[in-house]
Amino acid sequence: MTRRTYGQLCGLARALDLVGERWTALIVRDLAVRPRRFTDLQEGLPGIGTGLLSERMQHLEAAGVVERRPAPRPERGVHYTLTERGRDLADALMPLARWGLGLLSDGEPDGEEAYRAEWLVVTLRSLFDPARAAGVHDCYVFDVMGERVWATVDDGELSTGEGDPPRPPDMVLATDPATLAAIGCGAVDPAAAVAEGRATVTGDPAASARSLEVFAAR
Amino acid sequence: MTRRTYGQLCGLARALDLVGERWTALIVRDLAVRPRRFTDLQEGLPGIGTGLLSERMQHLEAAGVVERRPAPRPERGVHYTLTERGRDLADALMPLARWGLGLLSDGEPDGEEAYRAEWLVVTLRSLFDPARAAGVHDCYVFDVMGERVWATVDDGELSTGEGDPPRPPDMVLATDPATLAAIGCGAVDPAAAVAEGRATVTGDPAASARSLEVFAAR
DNA sequence: CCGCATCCGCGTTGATACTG
DNA sequence: CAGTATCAACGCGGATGCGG
Repeated sequence: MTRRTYGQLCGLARALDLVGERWTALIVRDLAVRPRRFTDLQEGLPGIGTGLLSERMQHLEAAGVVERRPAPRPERGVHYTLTERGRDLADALMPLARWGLGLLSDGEPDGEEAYRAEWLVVTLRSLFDPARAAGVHDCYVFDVMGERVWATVDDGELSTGEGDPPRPPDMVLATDPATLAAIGCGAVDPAAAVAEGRATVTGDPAASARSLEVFAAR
Repeated sequence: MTRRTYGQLCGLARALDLVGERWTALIVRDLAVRPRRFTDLQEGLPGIGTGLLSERMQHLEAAGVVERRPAPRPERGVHYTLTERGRDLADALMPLARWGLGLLSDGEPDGEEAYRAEWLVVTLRSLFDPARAAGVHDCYVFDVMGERVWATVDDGELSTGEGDPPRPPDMVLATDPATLAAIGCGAVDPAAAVAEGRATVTGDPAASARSLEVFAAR
């Protein structure tokens, strides 16, 4: 009955009271990419039970992190979206996401991990350094086995999305999930991946060099 | 037997595979303040069972986040310390700690929450903005019902600790936990708290003004 | 179908007792 | 002090069912 909390007057403990339970932070991650309906979330979170997802969404809504809205015109049902507080939370999770990239190269548990190109949106946001993007105006496209994600950088402002980029790309990087993860966490240099035939880079070489600066794995 | 993971090739999911379980992030928080022995951790985490704490420490050690060391000279036993990777993790948790401050004013669950002055060290780190600290050279002391925490700011560099400050303080703020939490999350202005008799501020008024800039609740 | 509530078996957790 | 052993209680995963 009584929801379990740490009961400590500390920002981190209080944050974890809300997002520390299983699945909750990943729900916020998925909603940070775009609004989704219940079944979209369920599909992106394999293993979560419907009852648990329902309960998590109620807590997040009660905490003012997500909002339920009727889905736009042609569709039916409900869309869950992040509130401003929810977007702040998603931003606060980015450093943790970036830290976790360093663990990805530690060795994949048992070969088969799920992959979705949309997670790349989160990765790009977590790697983006506005200070290094001053004066940069580029559009990058990442093609992961046919699924495409784009990022535009305009002077410290980052926009990301899935599918067709809003303007012609200055660089297109095509590769597989594992190689992209290795590049993202700094374990593999893109040039080396290209040399090994595990990736292809097209477009302006200067732009691809800038992309490494702007999304620095450090 | 098989440790439960999300099985997703995503930095956030991988990070949560390690620190997403109950207590783990709070263990890292406590070790970020100073090295501790097993029973220190247990005392600061009321409710955790010894078996669970033991298992968590083994996982953190296996992941290269903490190190076991024999305790220094006069003492016996073991000290747990953060490795460099562990300190990076602690840094990555600071934005989440800061976000959680905003929840503290939402209403305390049921009156009685635990409080420890050392958590203030974490709060100060999470609020610190190096960019706003350029040119600032101050020493602040926070007195929470007799327990004292200090912070020195020197041109973008923050040091924190418990007990006596390394140099004479430029400002001393004395108050109770609840009021300090309210100030930290920006819900209460320090001047207002002083006017209400819930806090006292001594020292250089200019320094106390700077402290609000440097530890901006934004 | 979509959103959700309910139920059940099992893994995880909390608390205590015990050991080197 | 630093854990291991044990067991009850709770949270989670999966299946089923029900109204819109």
